[in-house]
Amino acid sequence: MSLDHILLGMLERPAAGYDLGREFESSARLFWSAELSQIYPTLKRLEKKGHLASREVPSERGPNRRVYERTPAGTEALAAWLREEPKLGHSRLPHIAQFYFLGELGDPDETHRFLLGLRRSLEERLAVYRTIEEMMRHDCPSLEDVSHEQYHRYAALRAGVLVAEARLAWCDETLTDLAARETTRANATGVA
Amino acid sequence: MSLDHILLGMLERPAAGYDLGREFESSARLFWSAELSQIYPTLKRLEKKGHLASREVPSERGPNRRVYERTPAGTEALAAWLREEPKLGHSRLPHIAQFYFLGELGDPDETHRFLLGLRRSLEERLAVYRTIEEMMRHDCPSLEDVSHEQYHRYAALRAGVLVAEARLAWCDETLTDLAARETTRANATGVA
DNA sequence: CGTAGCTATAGCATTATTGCTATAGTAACT
DNA sequence: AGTTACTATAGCAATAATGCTATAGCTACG
Repeated sequence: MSLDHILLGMLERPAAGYDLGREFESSARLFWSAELSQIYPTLKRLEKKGHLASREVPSERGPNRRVYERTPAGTEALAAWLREEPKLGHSRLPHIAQFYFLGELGDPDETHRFLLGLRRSLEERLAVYRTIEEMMRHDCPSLEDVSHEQYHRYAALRAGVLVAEARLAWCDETLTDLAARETTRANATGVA
Repeated sequence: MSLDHILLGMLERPAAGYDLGREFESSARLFWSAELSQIYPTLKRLEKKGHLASREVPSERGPNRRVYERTPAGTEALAAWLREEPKLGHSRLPHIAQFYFLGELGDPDETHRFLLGLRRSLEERLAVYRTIEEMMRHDCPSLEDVSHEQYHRYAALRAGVLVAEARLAWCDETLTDLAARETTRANATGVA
C-alpha cells in the first residue's frame, strides 16, 4: 500500500489528482510510477478513510478541479509510515530477468547487443538526472544552505544517479568479461 | 506480463510449481518475486495458451506433483521476449519514497536513524550476495571456463552486488552531508 | 467555424499481486 | 496413536496496476 503513503506525502500542500499525476511523470519517477486511473480512485478511498478532505475549485482552464488536502489523521498516518523501518521491498527488474535467461539463447552476440542497448538507455536516464542535479545545484550554492526538505529531494536524486552509474559500470564490466570469454573461445578453436 | 516469461525461462528443465516457488525464494530473488498463489494459476494459463505442457508425477514425499515443461511454442515465446529491447521499467523503490518525504518530519535525527537502518539491511543483503558469489567462484577457477548460461547467472548476481554497493555508498554520502549540515546549523545558532 | 490539443475527471475490463485459508499425503518424532 | 513439519496443490477475496475509452471545458490556430 505504498501508493497511499506516497500520495499523502505529495499532499504536503493541497493538490488535485491531475497535479499528482504530473508529479509522477517528473520528480516522483525516481522511486514510483502511477497512472491517473489509479490515482483518482486511491484519492477517493483515502478521503473515505478520513486521511484526506477535498473541495471543488473552479479551474481557470477546463472543468472544475477536485483539490485534496491532508486531514490531521492523514498527516499522522504519513508520519507513522515515515517512521517505519526502511522498506527495501522486492525489486522487480525485468531487464535483469531478461539478462539472466539470455544465456539460454546460446548466442554471445545477442548478449552483446542487449548490453549495448541497456547501456544506451541508462546513459539517457543518467543524462536526465544529471541535468536536474545541475539545476538544483545552480539554485543553491551550498548544500548546507538548502531547507531540510530540499535536501531530501536532492539526496533522493543522488540515489538515482549513483544506482544508474553502478548499472552502467556493470554493463561495462560484463561486456569486458564477455569479450575475454570470446577471445579465449576463439583461441581454443584456433589451436584445435 | 514479465512473470509469464520468467516462468518460461525457469522451465529450461521440467519443474513443478513448488520448485519454481523455491527458485523465487533463492536465485530469482535478485530480479523478481512471486507467491505460489500467483505461480500456480499462471502455469495453468500458460498451459491453456499452449506454451507449457504438464503431466502428473507421483511424489516420493507428498501428493502428486504436476510437472510442467515448455512446448516449442513456449520456447519461441521466450526467445522472442529475450530478443526484445532491455526493459528498464518503472522502479518501485519504497525506501527512496520514504526518504523523499522524510524531510516533512523536519527532524534530522529521524533521517539519521533511517539511513542507519537502511545501511544495515543493505549490508545484510550484500553479505548474502557475496557468499553466493564466492561459492560460484569456488566452483570454477576462471570466468572464461564456465558455460554461457552459468556466466549469465554469475553476471546477474554481480549486478545485484554493484547496485547494493552503490546504495551503501549513497547512505554514507548522505550521512556525511547530513552531519555537515548539522554542524553548520550548530555554528550558526552558536554565533547568533 | 472547425478542429486539434491541453486540462481534468471518471469508468471499465483485464491482469497482477498479495495474503489468507483449505486440503491432503508423507515423514519423523514421541 | 498423536503431533508436528514438510511437500504440494487449490481457491478466494481484496487490492494494485495497466490500458483503454468517455466526457467536457477551454485555448489556439487557420
